[in-house]
Parts: sequence; C-alpha cells; structure tokens
Amino acid sequence: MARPRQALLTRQRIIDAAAALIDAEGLDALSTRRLATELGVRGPSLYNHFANKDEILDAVADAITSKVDVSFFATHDWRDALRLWGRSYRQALVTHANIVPYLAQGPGRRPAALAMADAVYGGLVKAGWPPARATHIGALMRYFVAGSALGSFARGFVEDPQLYAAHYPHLSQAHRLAEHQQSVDEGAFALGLDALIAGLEQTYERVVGSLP
Amino acid sequence: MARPRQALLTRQRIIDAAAALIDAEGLDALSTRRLATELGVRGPSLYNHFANKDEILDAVADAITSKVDVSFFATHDWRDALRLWGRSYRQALVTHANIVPYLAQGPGRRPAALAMADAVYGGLVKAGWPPARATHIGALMRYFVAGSALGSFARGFVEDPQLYAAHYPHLSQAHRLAEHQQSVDEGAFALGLDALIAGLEQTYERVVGSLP
DNA sequence: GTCTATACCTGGATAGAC
DNA sequence: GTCTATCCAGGTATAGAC
Repeated sequence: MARPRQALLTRQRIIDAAAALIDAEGLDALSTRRLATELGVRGPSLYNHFANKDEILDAVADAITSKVDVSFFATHDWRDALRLWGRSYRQALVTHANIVPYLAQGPGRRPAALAMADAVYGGLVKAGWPPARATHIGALMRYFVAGSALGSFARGFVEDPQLYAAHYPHLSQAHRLAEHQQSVDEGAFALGLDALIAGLEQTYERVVGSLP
Repeated sequence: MARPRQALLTRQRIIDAAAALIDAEGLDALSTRRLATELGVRGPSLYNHFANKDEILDAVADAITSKVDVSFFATHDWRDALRLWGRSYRQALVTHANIVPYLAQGPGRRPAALAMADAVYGGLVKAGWPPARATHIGALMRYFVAGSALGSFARGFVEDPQLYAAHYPHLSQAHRLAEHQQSVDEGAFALGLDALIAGLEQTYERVVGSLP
C-alpha cells in the first residue's frame, strides 16, 4: 500500500477526526500518531495535508467557529441579535468544550473568527453604538461565552456531601450541584445573558438614545 | 551533595517557582525536570514534596485562588460586593493568565475555590437572593471573569492592517486593537461588569423586592 | 532529602522507498 | 499520498546509594 489510487485522507476527514478525538478525550489526547491511527493511517501521512500539528488545531478551531450563526445582526434588533448570537456561540463551544482553551487563546488570524468579529462589530455600529463600545461589547460577550463553555461551574463539585458540609457552611447542598450540572450551567448562562443585555440597554439609552 | 543539612526545597518554594514558570512560559513549559532545574535541583527531588505533577498544579491553582478577596460579602451591599469581588477575582487570574484553563476546569476540591464559592453563595443568600439564583450568579460571574482572563480579546489581532482591510469591511481598524490590547480588555470587562450588575439589579427588584 | 541511574513511554517531525 | 525507518527531545516516575 504505497500510493493508493484514491487518497485515503482529506483535510476534512482529518479535521473531523481531530475534533472527535478532542471532544472525546481532551486536547492532550490529540497527537499526530493517535490521530493517524483513528484514521487508519500512519502518523507521517498527515504531513501531506498539514504542515504541522498547529495547522490541524487551527483548522479544527476555525471549523467550530464557522458554525456560529451571526446572521441575526443583519435581520434583528441589536438586543435580539446579541441574545441569539450568544446562544449560538455558546452552543458551538459547549459541544466542543475541550478545545475552548486553544480556541480562546488563539490568534486573530482564523477566517471564521474574523468574520464573526466583523459581523458583530458592524451590526452594533450600524445600530448606533459608538465604535469603541461596539468593540467592548464584542469582547465581553466573548468572555462570557468562552468562560461558560470552558468551565462548567457545577462539574467541579463532587457527589460527596461530607466533603462540603464540614467546612463550608453555606455549601451544605453543594453535592446536589453535581447532579444538576447541565441545568445549573444553562440557568446561569441564561440569567447572565439576560442581565448583560438588560444592563447594556441602560447604557444604550444613556449613550445613544440621547442623540438627535 | 547527597543529603543536605537543610532542606533545599519546600512546598512553598516549589509552588512559587511553578507559578513563575507557568506565567513566563505557559502551562506546557511546566515539566518536573524543568521546574527542578529552576530550583537548582534534579527532577526526582520534587517527589519528596508532592506525589505527582498534578498535585503541584493544584497547589498553584489553590494559591492563586486564595488571593481573591471575598471579604466584601460580609461588609458591603451585594451589588458592591459583586463588583469588588469581580475585580479582585479578575486581577488574580489575569496575573496568572496561563494557568486559567487548568484552574477553570479543575475539580471543586481545592479549598480556596470552595471557600470562595461558600462566601459568595452565603453573601447572596443573606442579601435575599433565592438559593437557586445565588448559585447561578456565582457561576455566571465565574464565567465572565474566567473568560476575560483566558482570552484577551485584543491579543488575537495582528498589527498588520492589510490582513483585515481586504476581507473584513468593518474591521479596517482592527490592527489598532493590538496596540491597545490592555485597555480594550479592561474597558470590556468594566462595561460587562457594570451591565451584569445593573441587569441583576432589575431581576432583584422583580424577584426579591416584591416580597414583604 | 537529594542524588544518580534508569526504565519506559510518548511526542513531533524528516528522509527516502514505492 | 502513504509507507517504513529513524531521530531526537522530552515526559513521569521508581530504585537505591549516600
């Protein structure tokens, strides 16, 4: 099996397999050898499609970001657009939570991330937000979404009541958090998103609403 | 130099050196060999003080979290407490941004993290927030702070105007972001924190203010 | 309590055959 | 375009001398 008639690998197959591997076992599980094995191939073959491992990771990150829906800024009020975009953004990251640290720290060179920033910024400015504020809003939404995808709050807790009751008076029910992990995270995200938009609305009225 | 009269290492020295190394060169730079070298010692010596590498990382994470000031919940109005705690929390993480991915994903077994959660939850409940909401608020604040420390929004951009102007119509000034990275991040955090608290205030009036 | 020595594994990447 | 073979660096951790 030196050179198969039909290529065994494509960039897309590699990206998909890498994403699946990271989702299942974490960022550290992604090695070129391991990824190749998943694809029924040997390590070095990957280098026919990507120059190095970082290029693979960047491609995965870009694919995930490209799933975020930013179309709302063209069709909706900025408040609704922010809310709908925020949900779509979180959804995209939560389903690939293990890659969030890489994705959030990565450089602003990935096309999908730039397209997203462009749409958000453009939409906010068009709605009347001053450019500096629009930048801040794009950034703070990113903080909130990335943070919520990164660290499930509840995942941290352990299902052992004894561990908390003794030393942390207010956390006596904390072990229950482990049971309701997902609903706690979703509730916290929903509450935060509502609060953020309501708070920004006040700023908007003060800053933009007072103009002619 | 087999057995020195005075121990060369202490847990505290190891923790400090590990934090400094991570701050300077990132999480991946922390290996037992490298850390030992920084301490003027050989790799295996560390195992006299910690069972394994994860224990070292947990100790670093705990040390950082313990620097967060949660005393405000005992002395201030919940709004002010939230704001002051948020700033202190962000400050602690931003100065050790490289460890945020580990810290945010880690388990809820670290004493400092539990003490913090306990103080926040207790303070909010005492202020009249229903327990479920108090949990959500603690979580959403964590999302926002961790997200803001994790990924500097502006750091991602590159100081090359050409890169953006061509394809992203609204980002023509994006290269300027790289110059003002810190002020963008601080401005975005401040705006988001204000908006969050203002938004929560509305919820508070609706949920708590209407009670007897 | 730190050392040396070492076992053992995994990693990313390249060269050259087919 | 995938293979084999190989390099080299680095990782965690243990055993036993001093």
